[in-house]
Amino acid sequence: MPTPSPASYSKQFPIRHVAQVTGVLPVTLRAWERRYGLIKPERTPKGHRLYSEEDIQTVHQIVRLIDQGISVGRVRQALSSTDKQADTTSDWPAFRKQLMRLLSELNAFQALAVLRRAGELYPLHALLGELIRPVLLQLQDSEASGRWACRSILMQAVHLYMDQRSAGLEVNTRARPILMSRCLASGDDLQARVFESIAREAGVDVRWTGPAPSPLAFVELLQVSGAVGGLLWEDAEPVEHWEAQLRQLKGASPVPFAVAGDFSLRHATHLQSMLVPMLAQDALVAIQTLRTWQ
Amino acid sequence: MPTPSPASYSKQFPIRHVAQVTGVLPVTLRAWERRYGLIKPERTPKGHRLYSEEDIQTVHQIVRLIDQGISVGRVRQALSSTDKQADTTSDWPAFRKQLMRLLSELNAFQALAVLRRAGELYPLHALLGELIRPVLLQLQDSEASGRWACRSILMQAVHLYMDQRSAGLEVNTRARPILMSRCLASGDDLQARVFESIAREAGVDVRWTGPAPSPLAFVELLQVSGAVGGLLWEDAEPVEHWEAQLRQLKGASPVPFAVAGDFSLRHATHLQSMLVPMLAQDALVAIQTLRTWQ
DNA sequence: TAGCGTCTGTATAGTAATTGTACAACTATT
DNA sequence: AATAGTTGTACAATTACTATACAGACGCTA
Repeated sequence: MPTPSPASYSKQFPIRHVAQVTGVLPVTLRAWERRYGLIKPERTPKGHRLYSEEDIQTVHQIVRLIDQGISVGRVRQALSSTDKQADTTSDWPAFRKQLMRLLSELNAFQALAVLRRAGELYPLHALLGELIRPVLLQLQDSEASGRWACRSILMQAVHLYMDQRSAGLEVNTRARPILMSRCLASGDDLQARVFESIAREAGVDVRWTGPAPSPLAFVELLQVSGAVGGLLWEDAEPVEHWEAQLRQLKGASPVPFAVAGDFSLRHATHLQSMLVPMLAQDALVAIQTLRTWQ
Repeated sequence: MPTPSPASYSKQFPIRHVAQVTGVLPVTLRAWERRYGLIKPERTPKGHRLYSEEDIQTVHQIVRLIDQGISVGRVRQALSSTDKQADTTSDWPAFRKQLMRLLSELNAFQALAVLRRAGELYPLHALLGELIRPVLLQLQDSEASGRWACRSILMQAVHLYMDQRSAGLEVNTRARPILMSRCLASGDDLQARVFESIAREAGVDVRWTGPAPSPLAFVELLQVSGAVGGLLWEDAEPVEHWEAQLRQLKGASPVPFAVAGDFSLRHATHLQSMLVPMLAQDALVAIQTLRTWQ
C-alpha cells in the first residue's frame, strides 16, 4: 500500500504539469483514466484533476511498461504485481542515502535492488540525473578510505541494472548501428553506458564498443563495421594533443560523428570553434540527433 | 533451476511484441499455434492472444531448434527432451568459432546467447578455460583492426552472462565477505569476475571491489569493511617495485590474503620465495582454500 | 528424371478490437 | 477575455483475428 511521504500530501499538480513531466498528452491521460481506471487523481471542488506525486510515478511506470511492449489495456495486471515491492521509500534523497549506505557496505546486489526500485518509478534519464550522478559526485568529494571501492561497486550495480533492463527489451538487431566509444585513457564508462541504455530504449541502436586505443582506431572500426555514425563519449579530463586527434578524426570519419559527455560540456566553446559536432546535454534531445543518422 | 521473477507471471504481451523479440512473424506464430499447438497463449475476452514471458522463451527455443535443422513438425518431441538432449553445436571449437564471428559483428547480445548455450551444457570453469580464455588469446594474436572492440564486446557479454547467472542465485549477504581486487593499472577484470562467479556459485561470498589504487588502499579497505580475507587477482604484467608493494601488503594485512591470476602463475617461483600465498590455478581447488577463511 | 504429395512460410481478404487524438459544448481559473 | 479543464462522442490508424490460398522446398515413387 502507498506510504506517501509528507511531501506528497502537500504537492498536487494539474494535468498540464503531469503531461509535461511524463510526456503523455492530457487527452491521453484522461482517456486512460476513463477507459482503464489506472490513475484516479483527486479533484478540486469544481472537478479539475489534482495529481499527487505518486500518481505521476504511476504514470511513469505505465509508460515504462508500454515501452516494454505491454499494451495499455493489460498494464493493470502488470502494475499490480510491481505494487507489492513499492512498500519502501520512494523519493530521491531517500534513494540516494540508501544507495550510499549499501555502497559503503560493498553490497552490489542490494544496491542493484535500489536502482531497480527507483527505475520502476522514474525514467532512466531521471535515474542518471537524480541518483547516479549525484552519488558519484558525493563519492568524489568523500574522504572515506574505501571510496574507490564504493565507486566500483556502484558501477557494477549500474551495469547489472542496465543489462537486466535491456534484456527485457525488444531487440531489433539493425544491420547498421551507431557505435559509441571513448578515447581518453582515464575516466570510466558509466555515464556512457547509461546513455546507451536510454538510447536503446528509445529505439536507437547504439552499441558501446569499449575504450578505443586511439581516435584513428575508432574511425577504422566505423569503416569496417559499416556503422551509420560514431559517438565519442568522454567524461575525463583531456590529455595533450587532443585537439589534433579530434581534428584527425573529423577529417577521416566516413560517417557522421559527434562528441558527448562531461568533457564535451566543459570544452563546449573550444569544440564549437573547431567545428566538431557536439551532442546536447539532455539525453532525450541528444537521441533526437542520433535518430537522424539512422 | 532459475525461476522467473515473481512479476513475470502477470506480464502478458501482445503478438506484435513476441514477433519483434523473437523475429518470428505474427502470421507464422499463429500458423504454429494452429498447426502444431506448440504455444497456447491466453486470450483476452475478445480473443486477442496474450503471451507470457515463458511463452516467449518457448518461442526462442523453437527458433533455436529450427536453426539447428529440426523441422517445425518435429520440434514438439525435441522440446520435451530439450533438457536431456545435448545441442548439435556442443563442441568447444564450434562455440569458439561462433563466438568469434559474433564478436567481429559487435553483436554483444548474440554473443551472450552463445555463452548461455555453452553454460547450459558445461560448468562455469569449463567456460572460462575452453571458451573465454582461448577466444581472448585468439583476439590478442589477431591483427584485425577492430580487435580491441571485439575484446570489449566479449567482456560486456561475459559480464552480462555472469550477472544473469548470479541474479538467479540465492543472495546470502554474509556479514564478512572475501574481498577481491587488483592493483596493477593495466589488464582487465574479466577472468577475475568469472572466478568471482564460480566462487559465489560454490557458496563462497567473494566480492569484486574493482581495481584498487594501491595495495595499501586495499589493505585499508580490508580493515574498514571487516572482510575475512583478501584476494589480489592480477593478469597483467607487473610494474616496477611490485615486490616491495607486495611485501608491504603482506606485512600490513589484518586478514589472510593471497594472489591469483595469470600474473601469479608466471611469477610463481618468485612469489613462493617471497612467502606470498598463492591460489592454485584450478578454480575449484582455489575455492577450497578460500572456504577455510570463512 | 519427371511426377506427386506433403510440409511450411507467407499472402490475401474481410472483420473486429484497440488506442491515441480531435471536436463540440460547457465550465473554471486567472 | 484568454487560457485551461471537463465530459462525451467520434474518427482514424494500427493491430489482430479467422480462413483460405498459394508457392517453394523436400522427399518419395515410378
